[in-house]
Amino acid sequence: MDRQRRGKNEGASAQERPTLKTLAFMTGLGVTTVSRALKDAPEIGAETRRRVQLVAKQIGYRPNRAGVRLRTGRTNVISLVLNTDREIMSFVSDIIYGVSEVLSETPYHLIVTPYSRSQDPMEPIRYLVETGSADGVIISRTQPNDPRARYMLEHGMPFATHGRTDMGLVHPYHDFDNHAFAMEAVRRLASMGRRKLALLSPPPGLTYYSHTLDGFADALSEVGATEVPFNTVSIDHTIEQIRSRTAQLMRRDVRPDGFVSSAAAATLAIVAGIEDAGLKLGRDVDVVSKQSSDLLHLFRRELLVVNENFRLAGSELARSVLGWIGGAAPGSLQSLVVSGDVQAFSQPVAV
Amino acid sequence: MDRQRRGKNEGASAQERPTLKTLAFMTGLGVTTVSRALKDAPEIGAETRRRVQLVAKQIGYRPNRAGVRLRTGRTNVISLVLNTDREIMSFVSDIIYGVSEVLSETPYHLIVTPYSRSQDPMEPIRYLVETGSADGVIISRTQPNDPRARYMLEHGMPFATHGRTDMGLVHPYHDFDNHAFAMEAVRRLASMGRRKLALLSPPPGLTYYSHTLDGFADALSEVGATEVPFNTVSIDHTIEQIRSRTAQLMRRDVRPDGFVSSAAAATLAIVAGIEDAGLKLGRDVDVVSKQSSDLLHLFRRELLVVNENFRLAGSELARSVLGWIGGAAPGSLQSLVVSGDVQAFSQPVAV
DNA sequence: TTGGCAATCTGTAACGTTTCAGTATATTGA
DNA sequence: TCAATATACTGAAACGTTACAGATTGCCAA
Repeated sequence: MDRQRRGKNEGASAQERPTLKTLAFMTGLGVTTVSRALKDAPEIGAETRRRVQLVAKQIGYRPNRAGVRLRTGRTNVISLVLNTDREIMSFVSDIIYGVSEVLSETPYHLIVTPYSRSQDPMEPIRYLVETGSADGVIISRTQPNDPRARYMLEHGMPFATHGRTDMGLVHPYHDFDNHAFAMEAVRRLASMGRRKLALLSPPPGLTYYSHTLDGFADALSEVGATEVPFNTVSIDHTIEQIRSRTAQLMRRDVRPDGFVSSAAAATLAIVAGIEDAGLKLGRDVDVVSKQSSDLLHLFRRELLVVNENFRLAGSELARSVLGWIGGAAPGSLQSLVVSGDVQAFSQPVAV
Repeated sequence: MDRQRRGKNEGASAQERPTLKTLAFMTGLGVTTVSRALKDAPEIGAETRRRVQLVAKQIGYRPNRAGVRLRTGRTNVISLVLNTDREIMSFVSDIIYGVSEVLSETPYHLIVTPYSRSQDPMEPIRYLVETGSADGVIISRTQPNDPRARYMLEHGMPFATHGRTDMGLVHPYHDFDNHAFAMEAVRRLASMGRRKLALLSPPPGLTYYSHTLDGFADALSEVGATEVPFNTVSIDHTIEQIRSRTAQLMRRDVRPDGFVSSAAAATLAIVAGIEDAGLKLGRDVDVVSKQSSDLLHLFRRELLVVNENFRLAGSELARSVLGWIGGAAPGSLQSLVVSGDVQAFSQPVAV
C-alpha cells in the first residue's frame, strides 16, 4: 500500500529532474527571473532570456505539471467523455487519434473519462467541473437540450460538442451534416428507381436524430418517394435486434426497396436481415450507409456508402476547445462538415 | 492567451472547493490531524476519525490532485500508450473501456499517450518516465526483446504489456494464447478436409508473431497438412494489399484450401481476394479468423471465428499495473487467456 | 510527587510554480 | 544636481498536500 516517493537520489548516477531552482542556480539568476524568461516576459533582458532558454533546452527542463497546476489551477488536460457501451467502435478509436494529433503539439494531455449505461451522463461532467480535473472537455452524443452543455456553460468550463445543441446557447461544436447525408442518400436511391424507403435512424434524443429524419423527409418529398416506417429500432440497438426487425419488415407485403442507415455496423445487420428474408441486395433492395472506415464495400459490393471522418472530428473538436481555452469566441469555433462523396463500389479490384 | 485563475470567489453563491484547511476549520482540528484521519492513520482517535470522515463526506471533500502529486510524486495516472496508425480499431476502443472499468473504482485517471508511425516507440515511454507523468504504463505491440519494457524496468516504472516479452525479465503481462489459437484453427480446417493452409500472420517483430507461427507449424505437422507460404503480407498491411496478394495467391496452381487469419479486418480482405480470383468461400477454401467483436459471421456465414476479448485484456492489464504499483510481485501479475470457442455460424437466425 | 510512556493531536517545512511587491541600477528631464 | 522614471532583476508568499519533529494530556509505576 505504501509507496516510496521519488526522493532525491543523492549519489546515484541518475540526475535529479531539473526545476526552476536548478536553472536559477546554473544561470546565477533568481527563480522568478528564470520563470519569466522562459515565458518571454517583456521585463527580462533579451540576452538573459536567450541564455536561460538555452540552458533550459540543454538540460531538458520541463515544467513540473503538478507545480503549475497547483499554482495556477491550469491542468493542461483535455478530457474526452465517452459512453462505455453505446459509442461506435471506430468513433472511439478515430476521435482519440484525431484529438491526440492536435494535442501532441501542445502541453496538453488527453484523459478519457468514461461513463456507462447505468450512470447519469451528468456525473462525469460534474466530476470534471467540481474537481477542476480538466481545462476543457469534449462530449459526444449531444442532445438538442443538453444538460451537460448547459452545466458547463454555467460553470465556465470550456468544452466542445460532437454534434449541435438547440438551446439558443452558443458553444463550440463539430458536426457532420446528417441532413445533407440523408438527402443525398435518398436521392441516390431514388435515382436507382427505389421508391419505398426505410430509415435506420440514430437514437432518438440525440440532435442528429432529427437532422437525419428531416433530411430524409425533405428528400422524400423532393423525389416523390414514400417512407416505410422502421422506427422501432435505431443504430443503438444490438446487431441481433436490428437483424431480426429488418427480416420481419422485409417479409411484409409492403416492404421497402431501399434503406438509409446511419451506421456501418447496423448496416451489416440490415443486410443480414434482408438476406434472412430471402431477398437480395442490389436486386430487391438497395442500401445507402454511413461508414467511418472503408470496409463496407468489402462486405457487399452493392452497398452504397457515405464517409464520415471521425478523425477529422477529433481534430476539430480539440482545436475548438483549445481555442476557447485560449480566449477565442465560442461562436467562432463551430464547424459543420459535408461528405460529398457518395460512392458505390461496383467493380472488383483488377489484379 | 491569459487565463483567469479559479480564484476565491468571495461573495459569489458558489462555494469554494473544500480543502483540508476547510475541514480543519470545521472540525476544529489541525490540517495534519484531518489529513491522517482521512487515511485511517492509527494515531488518530476513533471518534475523531469518524467525525472527520463524516464531515468530509458531507461537504464532498476531494483531495486536490495537484497537491498530492506535488507533495508525494504520485500522479494517480495510468497511461495507455498506443500506436496511432497500426493499432486495431476495436482494440483501441475495447481496451480503453476495459482499463476504464477497473480504474473507475480507484482514484486513477487514464491518459492516452499516442505515438505515430514516424516516431520512435521509445519516445512516449521516455517522456512518461522522465517527466514522471504516470504511476504506471500499459503498452501493446510487445516484442520479444522490447526496449520499452527493459527501459521501464531499469527506471522503476511499473507497467504491463499486452503480449509477452522474451528477454528473461519478469514483468506483468496479459496475453492471448495465439499458439493455441493457431493450432485450433488448423485442426478445425483439417477436420473439414483442408490440407494446404496459408497463414496471414501478425506483423513480424511482435512476440505473438512467432507464437502464431509456432502454433500453426505444430498443428500442421500434427494433422499432416502442408503450408502454402503467404508471408509477404501481415495483418499490418492495408486492406488493399492483403486483398490483391490473396487474389494473386489464389490464382496460382498450388493454392491454399484454407486460411488462418489473425485479424478480422484482414479477413475481410482475404475473402475479397478469394472472390476476386473467382473462388468461393466454403466450397473452394475455408477461413478461420480471430475477431474481437461478433461481426464476421454477418459478413460471410461460412467464416469460422475465434474470439479474442480485448475488453478483458484492458481490465487485466489495468489490474496488473495497479497491482504492481501496490507492491505485488510483478511475476504474480501475469495472465494468459485461451479462447476455446471456435465457432461457425452455419444457420441463419430463425425469425 | 515524579518520571516515563502511550495516546492524540499540532505546527512547520517542503514539493515546483507563479504572482505580488518590491529593490537596485542606470537613464532621463529640468 | 536632484528627483522622477524606466529597466532588469529578486525574495517571499501562496496553491493543497504529507512527513517530520514535536507538544500536550492523562495514566501508571516507583
